[in-house]
Amino acid sequence: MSERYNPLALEPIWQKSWADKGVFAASNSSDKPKYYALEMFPYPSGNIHVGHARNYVVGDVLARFKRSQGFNVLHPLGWDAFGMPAENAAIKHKVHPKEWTKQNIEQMKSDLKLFGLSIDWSREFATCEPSYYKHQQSFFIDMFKAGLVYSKEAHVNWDPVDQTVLANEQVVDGKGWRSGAAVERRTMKQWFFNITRYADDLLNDLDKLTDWPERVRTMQANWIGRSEGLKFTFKVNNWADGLTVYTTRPDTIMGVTFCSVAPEHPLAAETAKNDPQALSFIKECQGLGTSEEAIEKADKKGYKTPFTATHPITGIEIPIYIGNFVLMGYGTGAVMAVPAHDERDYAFAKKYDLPINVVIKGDNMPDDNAYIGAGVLVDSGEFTGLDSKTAKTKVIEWFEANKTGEKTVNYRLRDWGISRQRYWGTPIPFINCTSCGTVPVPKEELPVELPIDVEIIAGGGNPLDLHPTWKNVDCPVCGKAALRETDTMDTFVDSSWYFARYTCVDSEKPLDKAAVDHWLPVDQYIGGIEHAVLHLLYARFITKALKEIGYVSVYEPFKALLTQGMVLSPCYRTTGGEYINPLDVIHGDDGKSRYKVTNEELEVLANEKMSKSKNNGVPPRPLVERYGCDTLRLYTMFCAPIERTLEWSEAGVDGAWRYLGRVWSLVHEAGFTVNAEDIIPMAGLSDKKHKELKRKIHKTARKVSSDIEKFQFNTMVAACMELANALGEHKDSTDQTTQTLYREGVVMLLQLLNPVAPHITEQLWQDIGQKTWLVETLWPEFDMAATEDDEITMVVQINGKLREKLIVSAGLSKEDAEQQALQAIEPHLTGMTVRKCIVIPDRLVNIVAN
RNA sequence: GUCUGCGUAGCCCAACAGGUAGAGGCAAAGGACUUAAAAUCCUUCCAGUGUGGGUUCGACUCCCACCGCAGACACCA
Repeated sequence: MSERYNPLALEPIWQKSWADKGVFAASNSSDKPKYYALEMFPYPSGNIHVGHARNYVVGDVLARFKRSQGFNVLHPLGWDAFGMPAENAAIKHKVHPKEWTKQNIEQMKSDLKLFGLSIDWSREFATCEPSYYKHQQSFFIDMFKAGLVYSKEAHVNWDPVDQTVLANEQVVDGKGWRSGAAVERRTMKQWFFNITRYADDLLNDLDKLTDWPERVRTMQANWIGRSEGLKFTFKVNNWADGLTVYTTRPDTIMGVTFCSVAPEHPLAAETAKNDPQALSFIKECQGLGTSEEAIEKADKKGYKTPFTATHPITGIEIPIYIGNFVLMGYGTGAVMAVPAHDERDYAFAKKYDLPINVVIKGDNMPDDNAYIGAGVLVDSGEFTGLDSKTAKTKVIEWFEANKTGEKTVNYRLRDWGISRQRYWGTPIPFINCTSCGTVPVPKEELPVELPIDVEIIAGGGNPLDLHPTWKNVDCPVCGKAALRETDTMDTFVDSSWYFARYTCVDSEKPLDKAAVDHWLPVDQYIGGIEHAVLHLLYARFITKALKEIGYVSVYEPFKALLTQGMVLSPCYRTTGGEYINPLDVIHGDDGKSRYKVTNEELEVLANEKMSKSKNNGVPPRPLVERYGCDTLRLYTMFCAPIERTLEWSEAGVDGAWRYLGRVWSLVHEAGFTVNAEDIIPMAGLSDKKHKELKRKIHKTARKVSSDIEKFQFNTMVAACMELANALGEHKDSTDQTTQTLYREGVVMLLQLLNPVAPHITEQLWQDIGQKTWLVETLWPEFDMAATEDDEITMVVQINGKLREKLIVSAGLSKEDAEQQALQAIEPHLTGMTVRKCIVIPDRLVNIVAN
């Protein structure tokens, strides 16, 4: 190898060598302990930027580290390849989604391969392949048979841009999570996963996920939104069904002065039948997007219905309103209103001049608002005098005794609607027959394959439905003409079990039990916080469902979760408003930034998440072609703690490059070969300098090992930098012992740095004459004896202020330390009385005196 | 509005379990090498930890209040 560090020459060679030897292939039958490292499923969007890369580099560092620790590591990668963008591209560029997806996968794969990732590519698949979705259809039918899948007419969130239904989780601020269009409310037939059946499991099992970030668990718990309360039914005049409400505050029952129902509630519809004004009020509520509501959130509006409800305890007649703030999707879509103890009801009562009856007395009662805290009941008949907590129980008991209500557990979580009226997704394997109803496709006929000859027209509706022949089929039960289901599955279904399929990509069945049981759960899952609810909740649910129908044995898919921070980059804009990519910007000495092409001065905007719209995504390829991927990997790991955002800086990349250059010269300027037995134990060293160097080596090994385990990659790299700096001082030493230690240090450094910078360390490993490959070499043990100091700097403080530093031998007794400190510090103590001495062994002595 | 995380040198970041505020990097300045530049190497500079209290012998670290930034949730009855 040449004298100069030339990553461009050596990186491809090693990548090919590793691939040819198959060193990253995971074995399903190995005596070694297993370790499953996985980064979140990538959507193949084509070109990647360094922000995407952070995710895969972290995973790769862990995978390589664990491999070197002797684990049988599974580290696969594949493609979440169904979804809307392919159809949008079909409309825009007249290219078939299949073709577009294939090209994107190729592009992205080649970009990712630049990073030298230790991926087992033999397990690669894309979800758009029939050989994948066939199995999904298969267990979908199993889930149907187990009652975990059903279809029904339902209120749905309709995205008018993507022309499809969205799940509740996929509506953000009243807008589609991908299109950003305000969703509309529609009623249509929908396929659902019965996720609420597992609501309690999904909630309770969060406690067992101790290696997940606390905030992700909190977000999921909030999303599931379990609450306990009372459900009961008001008698309503001229309405036989009565009005069923749910409340978490049964203790406020005697303060109810009216009721509110959602605009979609049947009682509202009944009101609107003969009342055009009511109808227009309901229309107004539905037209209002949630986001607009957020702006006018203070504006509670209502419409008084002709119905009245009878208070179940007092018998008093109270009015029923249609309220724009009542949600049909939560509870029963109707609420008992207690203005004195609920802020919304209070605002509403003020506006419509309704009575406000205080029934709870607490501390700090507000003058002009509801008191929502707990307290003691007043004016509450037989419940007067009870505290809120007792009253809740007593009131529920009252209703249960009178058979008019019951204690109820309610969830915010709704069943997961998975029907999508789109082409590029997994076909739902069912057939609608006029005489037999909805019947599953026989398993031997799977997969129900997508037709290739479809027309995809902007806003043109469901391409599968519009296909001339695809949906025509004979009913598998009665043989008469029937129609295929033309909805496809939400692509979140595809990504809810892919991690299990990686364990057995060739299996004829959806999953091979032995393989899945061997590998699951994923030991370390790595991805962005943006999936805290959506993907992670769905995947947890599908895992529980797969367990129920016998495909897996685990109840949770991901043992540990690491959420890495976003990568930010400055945005540059021309006066014309065009965004310029950071790679095309030249930074002048005058501190100004100019566009490389036109030399135009650019406006520099704040750091933002790398995105297409801001054109601030830094593509890795030009950087890899300049620095090599090890430099990029090193920088990415070093620049910031992994959970925090990383501000991309090309100057920082330069620093990483320089460091690797120094590591290179540690080997090539010293010019040596290694003798493995050439290690002097600590006990064999007497010279202070030698001991220090030995100590540095083993302290670094200790720190790097523990830092990786704790995901502190930035400090781990810093420790390697320190070691390299320390070794650098001895590069030209002629002292025999120093040279031996130097060699030990270099060997250690290469091993420690290997997970982060695998190519350069592998090459240098060869260059120093090792017979093995570093990628197949076990992680180094550190010598505990060599990490212990024999001398330490003891600090002497007076009243907490630093006065003196003493070099003393380690392990001094408290008495000796105190004595030495007092002696050394005597001049400072003239005229003072020593009150107390605090001794922290091997650290400091603090003398309290006055 | 609620919850979470973060505020340390010009910048990115360290600091074990409360015990010397500085490990590492970037930038800057000076120097070496060079015909020169780049690259490389050496040296140097810089803060008292967002603000105000409290606990303690001792607080970046723990507690309380506030300010700022980021993210999540936001009429869930």
